[in-house]
Amino acid sequence: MKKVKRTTIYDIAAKLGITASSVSRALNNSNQVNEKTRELIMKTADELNYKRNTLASNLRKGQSKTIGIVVPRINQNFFSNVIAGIEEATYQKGYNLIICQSNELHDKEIQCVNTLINQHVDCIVISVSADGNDYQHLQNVIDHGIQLIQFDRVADELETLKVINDNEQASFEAVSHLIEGGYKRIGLLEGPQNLAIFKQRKLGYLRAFKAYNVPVIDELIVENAWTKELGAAGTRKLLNLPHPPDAIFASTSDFSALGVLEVASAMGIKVPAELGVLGYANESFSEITSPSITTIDQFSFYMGNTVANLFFQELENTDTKTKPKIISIKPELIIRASTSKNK
Amino acid sequence: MKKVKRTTIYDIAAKLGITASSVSRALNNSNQVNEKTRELIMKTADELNYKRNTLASNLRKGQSKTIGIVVPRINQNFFSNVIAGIEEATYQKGYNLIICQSNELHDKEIQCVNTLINQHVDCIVISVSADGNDYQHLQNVIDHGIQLIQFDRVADELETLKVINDNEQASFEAVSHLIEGGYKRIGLLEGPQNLAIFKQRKLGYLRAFKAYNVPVIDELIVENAWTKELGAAGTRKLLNLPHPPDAIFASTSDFSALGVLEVASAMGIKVPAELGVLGYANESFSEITSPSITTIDQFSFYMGNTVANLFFQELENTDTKTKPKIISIKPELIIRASTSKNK
DNA sequence: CTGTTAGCGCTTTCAA
DNA sequence: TTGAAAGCGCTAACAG
Repeated sequence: MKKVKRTTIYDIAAKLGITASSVSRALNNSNQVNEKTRELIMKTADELNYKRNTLASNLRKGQSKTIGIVVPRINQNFFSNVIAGIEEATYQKGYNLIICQSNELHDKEIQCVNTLINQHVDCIVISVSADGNDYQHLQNVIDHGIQLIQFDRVADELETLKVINDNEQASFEAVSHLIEGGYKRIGLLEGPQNLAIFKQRKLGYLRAFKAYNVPVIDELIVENAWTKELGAAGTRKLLNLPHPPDAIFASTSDFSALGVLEVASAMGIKVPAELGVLGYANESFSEITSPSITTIDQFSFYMGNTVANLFFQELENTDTKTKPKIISIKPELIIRASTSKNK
Repeated sequence: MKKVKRTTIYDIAAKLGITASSVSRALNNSNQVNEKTRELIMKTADELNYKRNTLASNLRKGQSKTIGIVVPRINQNFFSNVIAGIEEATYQKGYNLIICQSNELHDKEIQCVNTLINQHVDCIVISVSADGNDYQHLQNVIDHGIQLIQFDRVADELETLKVINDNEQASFEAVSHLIEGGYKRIGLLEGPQNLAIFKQRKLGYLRAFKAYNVPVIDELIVENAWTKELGAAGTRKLLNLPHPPDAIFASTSDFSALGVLEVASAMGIKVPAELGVLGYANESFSEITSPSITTIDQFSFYMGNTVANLFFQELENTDTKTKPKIISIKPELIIRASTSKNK
């Protein structure tokens, strides 16, 4: 690939015998420029196949019209939907997205954040990785005057804009649904408790028991069961108990619920008659398993939209006194076959 | 968010009573700098929380260490996997990704490409949208001296680097599998024929018939059935024929195969006994439907990796004479329950 | 309405 | 090994 000399505003200016400032003004739709010269400039720019050098422009203006996104995994339904939601709302305002993935590794997350700071992004949107709980790098973002927005998996201790799901309430409603459906011994597959979202889901689980005056059975709670494989292992453990559960809430994801389904099927246990199964995230597959999985929709695309709008709102908001906003999106329980004991 | 004055190399230089050039040299690991001054500079940089301004650096160097990606949809399994594959390979070399989605709209695709040119990206990786077949904007990329790599959905007429799947062969093997499995009347759900990938899949379908000396039945070919809904509609039409097919190859995607499954189930037609079903893309759900769907894996993550490596290879390759490389990845037929007539 | 001028932060040649 | 100086392409304050 050989180096190509690109057309600059100087080339256009030279060709028309005017100065670069006029060209710049015309190109930026300033009204400080004669209508005829503008037309001429536009025409010439087009002829010379001029493309603005955003790098130079941004350097000069001290902003980048770029938003950096850091997620654990790009190719995970929830995250790619959030990103798509952000993209939709920001693109039309002329913003670009730089996307990084942390692979759930704290060190890579730090690297990503630093790269984004270097890039002078206007805003960093992040869902923190499961690994590690030191947030110096995020404090750093703030110190550099970059807007920081956390979503879904947030570091509570950091005072920033946040867009979260009401995990606790969703979880409460899910477990209530199980109890009302006649399930008595409800097991929980929980996620890493250093992530607030999983802690909240557990709290919702516990609150439901209290609300219905049902005692919590500790041995039915399985730690760290947040993949399909770990979910399956946890289920195997639960179902081999002297008093096995009659329902399992896979609070981490539908993948882990899938693990439950597979183990149950292998052990000849009927879902939902003998075992209720409830997942989380409304993955596309959850409606086509057999039986279909009752789950919780997180409105991921909408979440991305919300993040973007929050950013634009704060951009206009000059009042720095106000406390950083926290927007909570209420997830929705989607009832399907896997929890319909009495049908 | 108030403006924060960031530390620059001048701040570091001033504090140490040296010039910015030395600081720059130290920060760039030049060996033209005294070991002691380097250490001092590094230490001070750290103290002042210095972060390089990549914008300025790139402007000066005339490159951006950034790769632009344009895909129809970010939140589609295949594409997000390819992106993840690209990310993995480029991140460790210090490249950033700017990701745009065209939403299958030709106009938005043009906009995306122009934005990326403006950003002075070093390379544009694109899978073209289904809509439109004018490729002036891609020619433009080349004219601006930016490396262009097409993948999966490529514009054949453009001589660029390409990473594609051997769709024709995969399709051929898939249909051969159906024929050998005892299916006689095999229907085809085809995609928009202006996209080469769908044309190739149809060719493979036709070639299989020829290879086995089976006549092609035109009425079993349904145009433009590339979503779940369109796939379902096409299936309804096929199954209501006087001589309905005994197998359907949903060559566009597993989503459309899902549509087939649902219609068959609604009509009480047994899969695979009465109807064989074959999808495309090996979406995560395809192994958990009932019956599980026989499909074709495209190695999307690996495809992303390949794209990235191709870019780096060309970066080193100064020889511009050679024809642009086309790398073809052979997809793999994954045989599952939906085509096992005799079991 | 247009031109002049300075400078965003960095790299790189040339000279010392 | 270090410094001086120029300039990447663009914008914006100021002057005319």
